[in-house]
Amino acid sequence: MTWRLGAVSSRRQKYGLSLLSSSICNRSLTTTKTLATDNKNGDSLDLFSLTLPDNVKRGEPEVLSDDFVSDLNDVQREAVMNTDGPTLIVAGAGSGKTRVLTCRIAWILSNGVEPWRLLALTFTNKAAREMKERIGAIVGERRAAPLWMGTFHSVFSRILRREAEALGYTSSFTIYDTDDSLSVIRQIMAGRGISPQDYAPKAIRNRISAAKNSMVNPGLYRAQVGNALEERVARVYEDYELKLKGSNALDFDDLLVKTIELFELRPEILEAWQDQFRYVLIDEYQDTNRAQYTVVKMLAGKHQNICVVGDDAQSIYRFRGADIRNILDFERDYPNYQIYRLEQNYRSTKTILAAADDVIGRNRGQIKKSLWTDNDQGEQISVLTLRDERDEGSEVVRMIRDEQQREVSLNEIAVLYRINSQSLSIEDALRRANIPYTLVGGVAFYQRAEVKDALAYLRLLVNERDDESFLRGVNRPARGIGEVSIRRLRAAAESRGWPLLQMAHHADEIKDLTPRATNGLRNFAGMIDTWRTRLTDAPLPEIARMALTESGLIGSFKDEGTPEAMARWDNVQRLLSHIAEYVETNPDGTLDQYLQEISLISDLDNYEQVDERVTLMTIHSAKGLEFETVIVPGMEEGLFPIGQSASDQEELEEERRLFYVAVTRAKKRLYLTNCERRYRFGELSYPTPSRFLNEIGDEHLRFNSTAPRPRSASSFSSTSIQSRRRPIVQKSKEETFDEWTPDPLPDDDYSQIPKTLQVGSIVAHDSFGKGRVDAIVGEGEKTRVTVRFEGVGRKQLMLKFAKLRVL
DNA sequence: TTGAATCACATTTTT
DNA sequence: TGTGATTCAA
Repeated sequence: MTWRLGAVSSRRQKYGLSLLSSSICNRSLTTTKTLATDNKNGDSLDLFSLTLPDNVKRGEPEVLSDDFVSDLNDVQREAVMNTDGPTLIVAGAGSGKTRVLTCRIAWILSNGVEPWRLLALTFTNKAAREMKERIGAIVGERRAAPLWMGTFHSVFSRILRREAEALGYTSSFTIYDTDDSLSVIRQIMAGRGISPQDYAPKAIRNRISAAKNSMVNPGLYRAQVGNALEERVARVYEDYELKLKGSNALDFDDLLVKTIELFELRPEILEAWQDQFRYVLIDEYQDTNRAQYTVVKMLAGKHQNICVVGDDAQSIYRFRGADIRNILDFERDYPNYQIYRLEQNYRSTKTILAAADDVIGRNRGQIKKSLWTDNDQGEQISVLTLRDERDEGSEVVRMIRDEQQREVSLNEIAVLYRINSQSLSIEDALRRANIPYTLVGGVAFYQRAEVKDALAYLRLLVNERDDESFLRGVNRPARGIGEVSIRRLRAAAESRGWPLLQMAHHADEIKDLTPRATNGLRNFAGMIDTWRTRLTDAPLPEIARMALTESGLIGSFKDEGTPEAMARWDNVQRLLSHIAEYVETNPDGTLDQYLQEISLISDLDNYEQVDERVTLMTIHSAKGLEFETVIVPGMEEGLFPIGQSASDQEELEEERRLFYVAVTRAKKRLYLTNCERRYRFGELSYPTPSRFLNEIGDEHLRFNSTAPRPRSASSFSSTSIQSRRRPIVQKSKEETFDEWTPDPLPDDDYSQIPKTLQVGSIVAHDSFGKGRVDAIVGEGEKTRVTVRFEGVGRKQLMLKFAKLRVL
């Protein structure tokens, strides 16, 4: 099951055709991957017909040895072999967490438990795939294959597929991604006369998503409305739910929420699944949200064999609703739980670990644990200050060259940054230096506009109620059906309670529609119908090709002839070969299955650390990975910690955990760089070095740049903060889970920041009073500062005239 | 209805 | 910067 999946980045398009082809080879969005790992046996696995896996039926001997536990350390072995009852595994970075999870599952299997009785939830599809492979290596592939293993979203979409009718959906439901739901929200707002100027659609979507993640339905939300924004959100939320239901569509959050609803609504269905899953295991538990917590609690409710693995220090998805209480409440929910603490780090040098400990020690609340390692002391961490992004890129290249001198393989080197856009300058430098790299993230293949356009047709085929896809496809390429016609069509559809596609069939019954629009709509609907009838007899790839050709989509790219259009054409072709390969590997695969699976695939899932290439990705994506050498560019206030996060304790702590994750990805060497100036919002800014640099003990750092040491770093220096630091690596293992370290750093410790003006400075103005600096743009005489004044609001001021005093 | 042109805008991280 | 919304002419 090997796939080639590549995408042509829109970003590259500006370089024109000649560069296009060469950089395609250089830049690897094309990675070898296995899609739909669990598909091989997944959907043939029918829970209610009591089919036993093949090897059990045939009485195959179990090729199992107990050897796989002998290499484990004591705690690890305990955690592997005590398989029953609620279990919490607190696993520090690099402590062999995946190994423990893998062995534990293998151990359970070796005790004679059927593989399909295990449910293991991971954070990414990739993690699930890899774990399954590793388990397969121990217990045999046949035995590993029927394991229920995947992300929350993929596992529950499979469950919902089976149980869709109970909720009033069909099993061909469409999964809306964030773009789709945003577009639905925009339409609802337009219909309700809520101006997107006054209320940002994105903000409303985020509110709705947050509500869902904490299991607040529209009714509950309505009941707790407290201000004008929430009132609008409540209205949109209500419509949104109706709209999706009517479209036979679920958004990402629904995959969890509707599963919970299903289990509440139909206890007998819940019980069937509880019976099935005798063991439930969850990886990266610190990043689960309330809905995930709830559904897991339901599923494990009967057998209570629930095992969660996590590290509170690596919780980095608070913005997505991850709730640290899930770890903390574990004890309350399962009083007779067992806890194992994996504290020996096998990954990093003593220096790196100590630096990480310095950083995370600044955070207020954490579960007590102390990582230690037998590894070498290792080298100091390099800190470099560069002039600008271009220099930063060249410096990254130089570092990589150095590493190559030391015979470090390129796939053991990663550049980890805070935001995706930072990859641009790094990519430029690497391309100039001819260093091959893999970029993970950015706009995923399936999110690309042209791919989504193509998919819209296919989605309409399987789900004729999918209005969102209808709207997307109906006038692409242009068929003379403009905004006005669409509005009339929707009005008519609404009054009859029909889906748009059905209404389009009867376009002639709509008054005041132009003949051109009527024809366009009817032709479009007719086209979809024709393709649908072929669905039963023609092979999938053929139908797809037919749809994309007859719709004129492919032709429209060809006609245009621009490099951009060529790239789009290319991507659509890739999609087609992708579908062909899917059918090859899944002979029984249907179109709706295919569509549901791809909607849950991320770019990260395609990534494999094998080719001789440097890896470029966000720190978020890097969770769970490790590299010999890690380079973190952009260590600047405003970028890392990002934006305004420094002003909010909780957000700052999340940024700090994120930095902790970055540091602990490195096995041997860590490089941190910052720039004196950087383009932000198209304007030059002069950020100060990140406070995180100052939070690492000086003894672990080496400032080997030609430029002087960053100013704020030296002004921080050793004295008071240094003396407050916790011991670098604690070895006592006596602490209990409940202990929390006190806040090690009162806020006033940051009063030592130099009294120069910078983002975050508190300033006083003669007429506006006290305020906080939000941004500094421009240079020299033209420097402008944005200040948020207490009780006055945001003001843009010319620094030259403002006479600000830094407090 | 469409496409070009202009303008205002906001910029985190992702299943 | 670069995207998305709005406006305007054809």
